[in-house]
Amino acid sequence: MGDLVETEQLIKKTARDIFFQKGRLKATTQEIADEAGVNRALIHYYFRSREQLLQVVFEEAVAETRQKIAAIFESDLPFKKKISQYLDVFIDRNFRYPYMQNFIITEINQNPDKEDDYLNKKRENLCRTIFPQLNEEIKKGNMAPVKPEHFIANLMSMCSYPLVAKPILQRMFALDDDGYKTFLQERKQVIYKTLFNEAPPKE
Amino acid sequence: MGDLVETEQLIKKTARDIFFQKGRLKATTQEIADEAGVNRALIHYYFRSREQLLQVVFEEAVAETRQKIAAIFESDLPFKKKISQYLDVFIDRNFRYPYMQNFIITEINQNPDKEDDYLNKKRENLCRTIFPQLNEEIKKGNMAPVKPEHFIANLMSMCSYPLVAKPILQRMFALDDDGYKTFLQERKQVIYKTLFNEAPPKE
DNA sequence: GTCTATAAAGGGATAGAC
DNA sequence: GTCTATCCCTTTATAGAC
Repeated sequence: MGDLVETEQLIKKTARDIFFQKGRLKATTQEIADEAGVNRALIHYYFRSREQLLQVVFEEAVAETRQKIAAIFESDLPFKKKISQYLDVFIDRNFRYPYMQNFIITEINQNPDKEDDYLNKKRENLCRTIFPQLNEEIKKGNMAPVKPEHFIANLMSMCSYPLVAKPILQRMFALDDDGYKTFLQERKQVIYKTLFNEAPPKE
Repeated sequence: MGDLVETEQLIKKTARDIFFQKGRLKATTQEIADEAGVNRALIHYYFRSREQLLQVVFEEAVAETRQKIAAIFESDLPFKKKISQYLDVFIDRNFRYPYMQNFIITEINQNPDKEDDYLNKKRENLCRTIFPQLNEEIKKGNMAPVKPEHFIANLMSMCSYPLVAKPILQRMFALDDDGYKTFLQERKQVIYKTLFNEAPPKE
């Protein structure tokens, strides 16, 4: 509208909210335009296609988190402390964008080829950083032996699944929305304890 | 075609393969008809809508597994043995229907209201069966204390996430399809060990 | 930059002939 | 029971006026 140069930003912000906060993963360009209070054609004017809008919005939302996580694992904190901080970042991010994980899973399932576009090779690099640290920790006798792949799979599973399967677990445990929030917050401690079989460090 | 009364079954079988084995979760009625070698209109003749075809196929595929799992937890085996058997059933099922979990997650995300239709209250009952057994096991000192909800969440997470996030993990760990199969099979032992902090029982 | 109008494609569902 | 033809709705994308 009258906001001059801000229309592009407005569309991005609106899309981000719709997809990652409200979880309306099938939202149409019309829906986005309506909620932003702009004309549908403007979305194509600025972003060419729905596809590319998603791409941009996703990249931007993911960039900061990725930065933080890389910093954690490249620091010289003790390994377990790193995991503890990773859990903080993860839990934190998912209160701002509760449907990010759903978005990722849904997208890669509907078109596995697109994994490239959304999650480019950064993850591999992260593995190269973490695996040696993990093996070192095992060698020092600080944790039970486990293949790095399985440790990472366990970590990511226990973080992400309760988000993508929220409707299932929420009903199974008969929790209302607030109850489920509490449940998710408790998970930081639980995951740490499950991975290392000991209570997490006090802050 | 000439197969007389078998057309309905043929359509169901084809749909089941497309969705749960091949993972083509967005398959259209046309696609299903083509692959079954029948006319598209027949799908509507037998099942009224794409929606209802899915419903039927899913229910049938899920029924047997649900039966088995209920039987396990209603038996009088030791609790840990039950979990061990649950893991067997789960892993086994997911080699027959590798995309079942993806289907569930994708469906409930695109329409959370439909959880009712697909996964009716049976799960709640299962919780009522398992929770007391779990608390008993903790009381007996056979495992570390944990809220039942988190134990179940951990179990389901570590089973399901590696399936729904296959493209992510596969690339992250640089595994080919066979490598990933092996990885999934290893998980039975890993999950048991992670949950109980001890090696699973020999068969 | 922003709007209206319209093209173009995809896919679910039904009517009616055979 | 099976097929063809058709309807109808949704949604993306663009052309062109303002």
